Amino acid sequence: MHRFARPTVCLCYPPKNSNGNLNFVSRKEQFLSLLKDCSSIKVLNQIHAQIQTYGLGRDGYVMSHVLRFCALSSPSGDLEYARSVLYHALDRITSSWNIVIRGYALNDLPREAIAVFLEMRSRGVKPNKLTFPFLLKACAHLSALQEGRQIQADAVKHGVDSDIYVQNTLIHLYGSCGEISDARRVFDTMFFRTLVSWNAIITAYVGKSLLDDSVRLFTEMIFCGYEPDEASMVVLISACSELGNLSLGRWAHCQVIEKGLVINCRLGTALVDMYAKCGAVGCARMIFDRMRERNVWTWSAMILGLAQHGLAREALDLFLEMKNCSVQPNHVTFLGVLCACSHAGLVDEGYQFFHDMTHVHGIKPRMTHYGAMVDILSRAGRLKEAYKFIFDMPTEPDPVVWRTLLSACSIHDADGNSGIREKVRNKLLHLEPTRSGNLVMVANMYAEVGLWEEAANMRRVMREEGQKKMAGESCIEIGGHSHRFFSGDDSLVDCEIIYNFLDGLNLNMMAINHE
DNA sequence: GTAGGGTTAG
Repeated sequence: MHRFARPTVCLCYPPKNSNGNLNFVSRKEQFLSLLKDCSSIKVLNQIHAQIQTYGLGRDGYVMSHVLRFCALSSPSGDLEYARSVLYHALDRITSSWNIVIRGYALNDLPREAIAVFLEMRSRGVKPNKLTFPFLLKACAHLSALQEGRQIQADAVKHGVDSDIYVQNTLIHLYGSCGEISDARRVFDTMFFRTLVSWNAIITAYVGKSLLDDSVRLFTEMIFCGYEPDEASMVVLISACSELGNLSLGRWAHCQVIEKGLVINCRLGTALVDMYAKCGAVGCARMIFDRMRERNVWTWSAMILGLAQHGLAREALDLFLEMKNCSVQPNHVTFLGVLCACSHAGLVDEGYQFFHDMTHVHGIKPRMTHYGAMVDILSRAGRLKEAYKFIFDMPTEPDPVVWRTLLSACSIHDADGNSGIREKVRNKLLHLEPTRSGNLVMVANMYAEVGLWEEAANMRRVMREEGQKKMAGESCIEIGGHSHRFFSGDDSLVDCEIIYNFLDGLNLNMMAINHE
């Protein structure tokens, strides 16, 4: 109540100058200080009404403070209110438009940010160098390449394209859209660069999976005398996790400690993800447990890491713990949860989680979630159910979903499922008639049941299409050295021992299966 | 004339 009372008192008894009139400047200052102390939209409404009464509703400076509160203070801000104030009260003050664009961009409403910019342009308000960074960020968020290019042209038109902030966000935009050559062009033409420029271009390379290049750029950055910060390390570490390069990842972790960088939420999450992806799930857990602040991404990375290592029980326990900590799961969390169900053969639980994801948490399933459900059903050998599940999907299934089921068809006994196998095979070949991986899988399936002519036919299609299946490739790190090897590779040292060991493993698994 | 910006997570 106290907060509500104070502005009213001030407004009723405004200071007066020697003539007994309200001093205009001091009234303005008074409103500014009220706005500074403003605590809620309700109070703001009162102040705003008073501002209008005193004829200051079109004062750019005062109104920019009103808008600042509406658009940028969370969680009590109100962007729609800000937009209506902007559209009705002000028309030509660039900074006010910038604030609202910024508010939308920061609150994950990129479409609205772009809409406000278009409105601004249609009213003939000139943008300045501060208009573009958040606007371009909004485009990056949407991967809106065309709009981004047009906005870049607008920045050029207004002579602000050489601004460092604009250029850095342009790199970010092109990186987010996967346009690495455009990102690089901006980076190369920069007269002056900052650490952020380097971070942005390296991120662009990592996003495009050009991992060796990204590590090279990182080295170049250090060579140029830049001190990597938290953001640089996050990018490098995520490159390591995609490369599966544990020793480089460890080196990066050491650098973080040596440089005394703060392991914030993002950096911690990157480390958890890297250790998990590089097979050191124990290290991932250690980092996770030591983190003081965790968000949904941190929990998700850990849950997915555990699930992918077959530690299904631990993954699901962690999911419960996360909910107990009142952290709202997102689509990645559920991917981890479904992955855990798939590894542990928990079909009913999988269904339940899928249901909860949609109906309790309001998360719209993505193709990867459908894929995970099909994987759960397929691994459990419930092929008919998997087929029905795909059939009932509201969107057109992608080839990955069909491939999951088709490979399950070849693993599980075909009894009673041959009809499904035919259908799935036809669907997949219809969607991707020339993909070598599909043709090989189908050819092998024919061969297994002795349909040699059909198998040969598939191989012929492959030849005619000029396709050669890329050999499966992987790498393993032993004693700090990375060893790359291929499927069926017989050039390895001790290759005979390795293959004998693998055969032994297969026999053991078959024996367990028949117990 | 006043105020205001960028990069980082499966």
